[in-house]
Amino acid sequence: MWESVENRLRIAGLRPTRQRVALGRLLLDGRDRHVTAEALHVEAVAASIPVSLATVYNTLHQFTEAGLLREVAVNGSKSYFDTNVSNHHHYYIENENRLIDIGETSSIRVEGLPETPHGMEITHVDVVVRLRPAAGRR
Amino acid sequence: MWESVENRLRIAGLRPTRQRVALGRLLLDGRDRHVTAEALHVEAVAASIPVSLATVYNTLHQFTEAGLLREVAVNGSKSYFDTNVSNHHHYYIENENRLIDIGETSSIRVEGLPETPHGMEITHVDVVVRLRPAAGRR
DNA sequence: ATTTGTGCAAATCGTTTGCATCTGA
DNA sequence: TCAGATGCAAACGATTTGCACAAAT
Repeated sequence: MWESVENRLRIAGLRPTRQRVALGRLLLDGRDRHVTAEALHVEAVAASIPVSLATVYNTLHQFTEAGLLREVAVNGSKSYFDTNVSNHHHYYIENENRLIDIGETSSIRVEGLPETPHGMEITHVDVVVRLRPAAGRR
Repeated sequence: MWESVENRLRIAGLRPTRQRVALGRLLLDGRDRHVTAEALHVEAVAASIPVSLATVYNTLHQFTEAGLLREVAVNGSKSYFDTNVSNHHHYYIENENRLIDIGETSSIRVEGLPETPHGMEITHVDVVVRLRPAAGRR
């Protein structure tokens, strides 16, 4: 049923090198995750995958271009990469800089989109629901 | 009908200094704009308002905290400040890094939001419709 | 053998900060 | 007067890049 990581990379036009395969095994196992380059690098090194931060960045972008990941922008500083490539939206926990999927199963949807402007097409509609601890606690 | 920029700053608890007033005049004239710190700095200098980039950053953040501006995160790198503080959403033109308001008049709305998690409250729901030139052109 | 990927360190980009100097109330 | 604001340059964090070396086809 499932292609090996090697084959998925090949199909995506990426040579299955050691580090790509290793990172792919961490990311493309079907779990829904949101990683930063930094965090993935730490994780890889901890898993005895010798890889440089620069290569992690390269790999994340290559995977994203290949449609294996999706990049999510929530705050001006760091970038998050989402292993869930299907249509879904996010909660963003402001005080802890954390991103959570709003499952596809949720009935969330955007209604009443106006006409798309002149010669443009929609690549994606991002919905981010920003959350903070309720009331008292701040 | 309209408060002067000076008074709006005073009301917001900000001392109406030269540069705040000058930047306020550029930003708070009722036009809907999306500026980056860099762009605003260039604009200010061009308008013979001697102000440093650091002060532009400070001012943008102070205005944002005071509710005079809203910060919009669309891509991992730079921050945009929106002079339209009311409830509305955005188009983001990917290939030219440009942000456009989807007017409040549009019937856009988000339906079927799931229960907000445990002890959290929504600060804001951001909708970004990402656009690129249609079909052929790329 | 040739092409493509990788690691490292240096470079870049946007943004923030420390601190001496100014300025508005 | 003097708390608060500003300017500058240096510091910073995240990301990118240049180039010599290594690995995949």
